[in-house]
Amino acid sequence: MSAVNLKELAKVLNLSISTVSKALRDSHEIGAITKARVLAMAKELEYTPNPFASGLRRNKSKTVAVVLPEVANNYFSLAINGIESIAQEKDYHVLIYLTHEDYEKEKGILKHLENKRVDGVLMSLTMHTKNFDHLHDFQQKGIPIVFFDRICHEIETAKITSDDFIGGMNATKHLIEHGCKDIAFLSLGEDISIMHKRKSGFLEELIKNNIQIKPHRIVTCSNFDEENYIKIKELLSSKDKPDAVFASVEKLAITTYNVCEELGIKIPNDLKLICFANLATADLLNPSLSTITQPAFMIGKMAAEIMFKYLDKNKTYIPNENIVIPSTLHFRNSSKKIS
Amino acid sequence: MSAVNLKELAKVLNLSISTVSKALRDSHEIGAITKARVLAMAKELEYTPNPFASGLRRNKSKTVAVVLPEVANNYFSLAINGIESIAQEKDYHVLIYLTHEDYEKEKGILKHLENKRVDGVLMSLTMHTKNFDHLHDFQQKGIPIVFFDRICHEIETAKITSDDFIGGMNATKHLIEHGCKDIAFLSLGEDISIMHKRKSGFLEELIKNNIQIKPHRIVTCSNFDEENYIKIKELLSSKDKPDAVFASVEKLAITTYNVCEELGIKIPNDLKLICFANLATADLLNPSLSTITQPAFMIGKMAAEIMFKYLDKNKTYIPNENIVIPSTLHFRNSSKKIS
DNA sequence: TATTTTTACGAAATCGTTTGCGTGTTGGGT
DNA sequence: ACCCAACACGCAAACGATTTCGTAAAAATA
Repeated sequence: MSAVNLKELAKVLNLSISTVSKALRDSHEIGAITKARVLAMAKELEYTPNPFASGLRRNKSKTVAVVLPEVANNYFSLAINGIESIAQEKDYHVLIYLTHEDYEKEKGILKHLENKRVDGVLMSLTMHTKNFDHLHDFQQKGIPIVFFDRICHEIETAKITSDDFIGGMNATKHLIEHGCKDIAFLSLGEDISIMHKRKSGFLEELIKNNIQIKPHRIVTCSNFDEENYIKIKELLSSKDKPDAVFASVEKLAITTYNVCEELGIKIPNDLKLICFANLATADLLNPSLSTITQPAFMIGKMAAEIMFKYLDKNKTYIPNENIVIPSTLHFRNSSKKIS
Repeated sequence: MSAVNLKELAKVLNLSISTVSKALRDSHEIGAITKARVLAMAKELEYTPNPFASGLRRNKSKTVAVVLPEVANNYFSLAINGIESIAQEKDYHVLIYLTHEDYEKEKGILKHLENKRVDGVLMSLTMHTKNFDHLHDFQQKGIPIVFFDRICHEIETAKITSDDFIGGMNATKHLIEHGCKDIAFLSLGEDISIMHKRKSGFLEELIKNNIQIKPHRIVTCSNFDEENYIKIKELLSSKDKPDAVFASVEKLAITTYNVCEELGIKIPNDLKLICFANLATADLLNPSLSTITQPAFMIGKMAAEIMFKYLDKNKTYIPNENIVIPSTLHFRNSSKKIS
């Protein structure tokens, strides 16, 4: 029923608590024979240290928090997967907190985590996070943060992203090569770092190809599908509609599909479509969706690896570092040249 | 830098530690004026109790673990979402552990959790879990478990599922009504409870319609996509191929799409397809996929609500209870009658 | 042999909170 | 004036593990 603790273990072994504790932590103060006895008995009685007691004493939790906007999203799911795989290997525990793109919730979650419940935080910001005081404050408490995907340049630490600028360029280049001359860019919010990069890549490539930049082709979407639907419908209903859409996140591509369905717009004949996405079903869509795919699992994994590298060294300060992992372009039918 | 603790708070207020502690916990032993003073100062100094200290003392963690096969799966993602929403509301923390359908890993994770790190466990079993000793042992330690989806009948506790039997019947009935006479069922493993239910529903409906049951139409798939691909290809390559496929989980439907693509089988003309799934893109697939959709978010939410209901009452024993939430049939093109 | 060093272990403080119990103070009842 | 509650608060012992320090005994050195 009740878990065996050091005291009982010590009594059974006829040793003191401190000796048993040291033996289990392989201290040099303890003789080899004693150590062996202790280890054997600990295994037999299935002793496991009480995490609260050692957490309290050592001020370590062997736990990290993952704070992100949502989980029902292929990118973040895969990232969690990557994080969890490393955590399990390193014997760390993973707490998960969802912000649902709510800035206030993000602040609240960090406040909750300030009391040393976790050794570190891996996070991806809300689309509305433009003030970073809560992040600064959090770092001041001595708990390291590592950012992935939705990073924050203003905070000094490690940041893992994919090559959003290059990805934005490549996607745009791809569309131009397939005959598009008037491309709309669907952005998500104004404030996310990766959005700036993707958009910059998009614009850069337009300039490189001497294509005029029309400001109204940049459509800023939100977290609400219905709103986005209306905006995209407006975009595509016009006489003067674009000949391609570059969606910056996968749900905007899905909404675009739905709008096209309603308006009777044929992809890729009437409109080409490309998107940053990690959809397992990109191949099977009608038509199949061209994507720039980020190595989400790897990004999560790297974020976790960096975090644990510093935690294992008892370093609470993680120096600034920008790690960029290449994304891959998957050319499918949604951006196919009309034959 | 360092978090303020009770001792400092007490010193500033010129009170004893115990008075401050009791005031914060709203004990009746403390006067109203003192309580107000303490609360105010606590807020000002941003005091938050050390979770390890109180965890150690009270033997509670305000934390639950979610143990499940994978996260990159729409059903489980949505379930996590539901669980997290309730947890955040109730001020609980959520640890996440992935088994990757590995039975040994499932055992190991539970062993790790036995030392009171969590107050309860919400779990969905591995597809290979047929021995339940580890679950029994875990319950013996006094930590409650609530199962969802991949439940375990052998353990007394609350279990939340959707109406898999009815869902299996409805899907089958739907296919039969659309002219199918030779339906193949793609199962996932042999041991999962929900698979039995879905398969039973399938068989029951066949019997009801006087359709002969052919054992080789039940194809048992695994966790490996390549293996499944081969099995399904074999199934559909035969001269004597079925006229419909009922996939029990969404990834098997995706594989079926891929096989059909390779073999040049047209859905729904040559083969009808229906599937238990929570795909956001079911509408957009080519052809759109008919699904039985489970209220995954709600299932996660209910599992969490039940767990917290008992935890809040300090009950470590959760009586047996089977909660079944209805699923919904979404009729789309993959099972359309050929006109 | 006397002295120092090393080895192997134990006693006790500590981490921050919670809580049972003791105690001084007040107010009401007779 | 006396007694007894009720009230408001402090003391100190937990919770279980870690760690500093102290000290026997054994080993090494002089």
